[in-house]
Amino acid sequence: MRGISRLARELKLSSGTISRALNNKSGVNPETRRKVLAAAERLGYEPNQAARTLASGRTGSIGFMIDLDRDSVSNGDSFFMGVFDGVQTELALHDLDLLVLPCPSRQDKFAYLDKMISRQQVDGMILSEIESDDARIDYLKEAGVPFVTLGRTTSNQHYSWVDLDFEGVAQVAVDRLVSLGHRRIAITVPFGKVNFGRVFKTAFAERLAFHGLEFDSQLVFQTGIGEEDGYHLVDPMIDRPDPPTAVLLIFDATAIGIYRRLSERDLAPGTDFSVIGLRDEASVRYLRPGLTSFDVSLHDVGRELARALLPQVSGGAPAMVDLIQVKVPMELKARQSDCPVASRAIRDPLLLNGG
Amino acid sequence: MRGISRLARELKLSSGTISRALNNKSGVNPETRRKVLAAAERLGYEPNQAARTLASGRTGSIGFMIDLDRDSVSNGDSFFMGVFDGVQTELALHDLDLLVLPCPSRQDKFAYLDKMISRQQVDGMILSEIESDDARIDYLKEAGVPFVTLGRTTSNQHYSWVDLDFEGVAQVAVDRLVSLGHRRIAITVPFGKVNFGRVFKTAFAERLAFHGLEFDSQLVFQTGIGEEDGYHLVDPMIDRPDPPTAVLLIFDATAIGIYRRLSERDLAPGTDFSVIGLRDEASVRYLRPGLTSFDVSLHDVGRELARALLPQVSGGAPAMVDLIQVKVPMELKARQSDCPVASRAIRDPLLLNGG
DNA sequence: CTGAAAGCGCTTACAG
DNA sequence: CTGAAAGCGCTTACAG
Repeated sequence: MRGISRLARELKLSSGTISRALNNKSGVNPETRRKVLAAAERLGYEPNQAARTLASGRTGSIGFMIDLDRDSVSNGDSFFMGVFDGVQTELALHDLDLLVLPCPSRQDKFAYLDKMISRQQVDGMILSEIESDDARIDYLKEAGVPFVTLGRTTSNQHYSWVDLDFEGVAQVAVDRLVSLGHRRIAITVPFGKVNFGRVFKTAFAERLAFHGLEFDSQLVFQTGIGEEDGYHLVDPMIDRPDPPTAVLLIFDATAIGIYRRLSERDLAPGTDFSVIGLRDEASVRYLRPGLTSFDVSLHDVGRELARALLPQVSGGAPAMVDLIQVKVPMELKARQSDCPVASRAIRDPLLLNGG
Repeated sequence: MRGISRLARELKLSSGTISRALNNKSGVNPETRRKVLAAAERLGYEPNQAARTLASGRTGSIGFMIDLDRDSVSNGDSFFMGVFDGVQTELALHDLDLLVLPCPSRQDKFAYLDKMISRQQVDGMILSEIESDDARIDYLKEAGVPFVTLGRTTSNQHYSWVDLDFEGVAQVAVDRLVSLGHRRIAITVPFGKVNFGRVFKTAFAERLAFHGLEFDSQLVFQTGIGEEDGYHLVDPMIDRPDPPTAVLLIFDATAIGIYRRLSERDLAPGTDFSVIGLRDEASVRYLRPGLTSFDVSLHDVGRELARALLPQVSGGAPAMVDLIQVKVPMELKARQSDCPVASRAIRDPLLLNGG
């Protein structure tokens, strides 16, 4: 005799009453509830999750799908760790657990998701590494499964998502560079199918237009996430007939390689060439000159994800719930890697000291 | 009518036969099995995991617990991603799924584990970030839950674990430095409760003894994982009355700060001071001079974890299964950050060029 | 080789 | 407020 029936025998109550007491249902004598909770505590009772799920149709878990494929991995562990923690903070308030579902690199993402959903392993899903046209979104909508995405597609607007505020970043960064006299600004975007590069590029182009500047697709450079990728960006940029005077990075770690190649070319970042990063990563926090970049609370990103999902999970049918689309703001961290546009002849010594 | 009973009606078979066919049990007419599988495919049948678990007592899932507490997070980079992928590769062969269980930073690790186990969410557990005396291990042994750890405790020997081959690293690194003339070698170990620093230190001390060198506890330095931690290591090391001439790192990213502080002190890594890393991280791969370090296949680490766990899960009682304790070998990647011990007066120009 | 039936441990209308 | 009972969708001895 185990589980609820053990408690029932012990307390001379029916298992129904035990269940109602344990689950905080209304219509239970307070004294009875107290006794049940005390006995559960004393006997170390924990409900069997499988039985609960089978009976109620709810798993009590939210899935967070990540992609282990290195080619599409654009964020290291620490990015997701911060987000997970934020998600948990919010889910815990609703007695929901987070299960991270890592899609193996060799497996098709769609098939993996399909399996998890069909088996009914979770009550809702958080998707990451969203592609420009991501079939998973239509699938989940079709299946009526509550979900929210970390990132947005280009096409589909009718779903809830949370994303970094690329528009805000583009605005602040472009405004800043333009006010420093820059007119030709390069931008880097990721390889692969993930969509945020396109989002960033679009926002960037729009802000250029705001300033009456032309968007030059020649100044868009694809890059990987590593230092060496940054290293190889420099020559194609500065050897152009009409080179840019500044660059916006999509991956901060590329700054290390950019700095190195610039110095090999006898150019100094923050003096001869301006560099602005997108997301303050620990790995470049001690670069000199300090990289002007943007800071975001990963914990907040996680919380927003959970908040966008919860109404779908606990409320009515997903279709009845308002769409929630959130851009998590990013805060400029001005350092010394950007400067007034200047020919190499005119260096302002003040800027070298991080003015 | 859904699930198996739908198939049963469709095929005019009992649900028992459907179940046996689907699960590849013996004693099913091959023709019947073929029909069942075809119908399942056609109707898009996927078994309800909760019902399966409740009936069979098996979840078909393995949990991998990670700690989101930033203080004990000791692997930046994409350490876990690589490991997860390796685990999945092996689990997939046995029709097992991997669920990553992230313990929120504010929650007690033990309580979190207890909850997951009590609810019977997984058939087996992989634990990471093992502490010197980790209560979770005794708990899982007691509970009879199959498990394996990524890392080892100091105390308890009677469980299966997989770890990096710190002994091998210490041996190769010490041998190398000693042959280059070094006699005073520093070592860095992590802050916090995780145990691998102690493992590394012990192996290091033993290899020194092998060479008849004394282990000087003054040359053991605690460090965090970041560049700035490395930066702050340098002064306390080189300002000693009897300073070391080389250091073994526990976190490669600290090398960036070490390089920077050395150069501020007018010392060159790989010339005036030798540095050897532990695990080749992407973030320092383009440091100059190149960091001599060790390479490990994270995929192999994951596979070994799964292999150590599987006999417990599918075989008999955990107690009946042989212990598996694996050190995953690490391969030296010799670069230019270590060199013959030399006073600053005697620099060999060849070494500067990475000889 | 197949079917009928019990049972896994819960939840939840339905009576009382 | 509590109990008796059905049922969630499977698996698995047990008969035949």
